[in-house]
Amino acid sequence: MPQPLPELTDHLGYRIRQVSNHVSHAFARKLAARGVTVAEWALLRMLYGQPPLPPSQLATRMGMTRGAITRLADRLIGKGLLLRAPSAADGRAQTLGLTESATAFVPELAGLADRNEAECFAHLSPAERETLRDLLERTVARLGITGVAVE
Amino acid sequence: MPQPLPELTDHLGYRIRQVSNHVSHAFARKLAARGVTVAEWALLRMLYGQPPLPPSQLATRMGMTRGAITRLADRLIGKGLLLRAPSAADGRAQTLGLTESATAFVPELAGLADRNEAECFAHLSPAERETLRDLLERTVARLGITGVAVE
DNA sequence: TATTGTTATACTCTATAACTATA
DNA sequence: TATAGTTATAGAGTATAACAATA
Repeated sequence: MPQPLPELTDHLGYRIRQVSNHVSHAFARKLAARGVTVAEWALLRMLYGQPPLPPSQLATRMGMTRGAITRLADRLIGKGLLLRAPSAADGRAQTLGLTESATAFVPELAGLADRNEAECFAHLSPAERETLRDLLERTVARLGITGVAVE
Repeated sequence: MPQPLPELTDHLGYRIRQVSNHVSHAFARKLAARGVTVAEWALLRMLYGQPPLPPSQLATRMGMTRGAITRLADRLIGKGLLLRAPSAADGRAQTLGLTESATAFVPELAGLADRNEAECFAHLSPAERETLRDLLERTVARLGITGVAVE
């Protein structure tokens, strides 16, 4: 007969994934109603209030490959939310910047993020939310996590 | 000029996703060295020490569609880790069960899960890990989260 | 020669829906 | 007619690598 094993639910990694998936999917559904994916939101948010950035920098900051940024940018350009322009300084480089309509759109999407956050963590007290934040941020720092975590 | 917005990092949902993605990817890399994906691991673990189950039940327990279970099962059968057999009771139904080699393999994979857990959360004290577990499990319960969270 | 951006390919997951066989 | 399982299609993400243009 097989040896007994620890349950999946014994692992913090499993519990974190359960919560993360639920929160992300709830947010993805809200964004989808506005025709946007989570990755698209992350890129739009990153460019909000910023000068246009080259794909290579966006790839680094978001923890994605340049190829993935190109495809993401293509979709957002198709939606009229992003502009691609050649760099003046470097003939190889391009820059990606928000359109006017995207600049007006991002705060609306930010409101969806706030609402999702409130809905998902309303059952925790302010002190508990701060405890959770502290534990997570220390983990982010200790594991050297960078990037926007889009999946 | 654009209005200021809350930072992405202000949201617990964002921090949880950062940690979850890191932990899951670290685990996925360990599993990949054994030729297995996280979804495949979850299905193997679910069937370990259990009688064979029909795809419909696995879909419900894992929070996946039946179509996804079929494709997952096809891959695992191809790897010699799963057996598909017609149900004796219902002519429409199939059952999926582990092969002998899978039964020997799952504890090895469980060891990878334990090691990943230890590596990712070693910086937290036992009391802190229990606090984190408690906050996460209350969130799972409150949000009505079910399923294995494979993505 | 190295870097930037784009493109191509393959893979894993998602979701919806069509389809076959059986209850 | 409803259910079980399979299959097909399209979408969104991953990764690697090839490629053209420029530094």
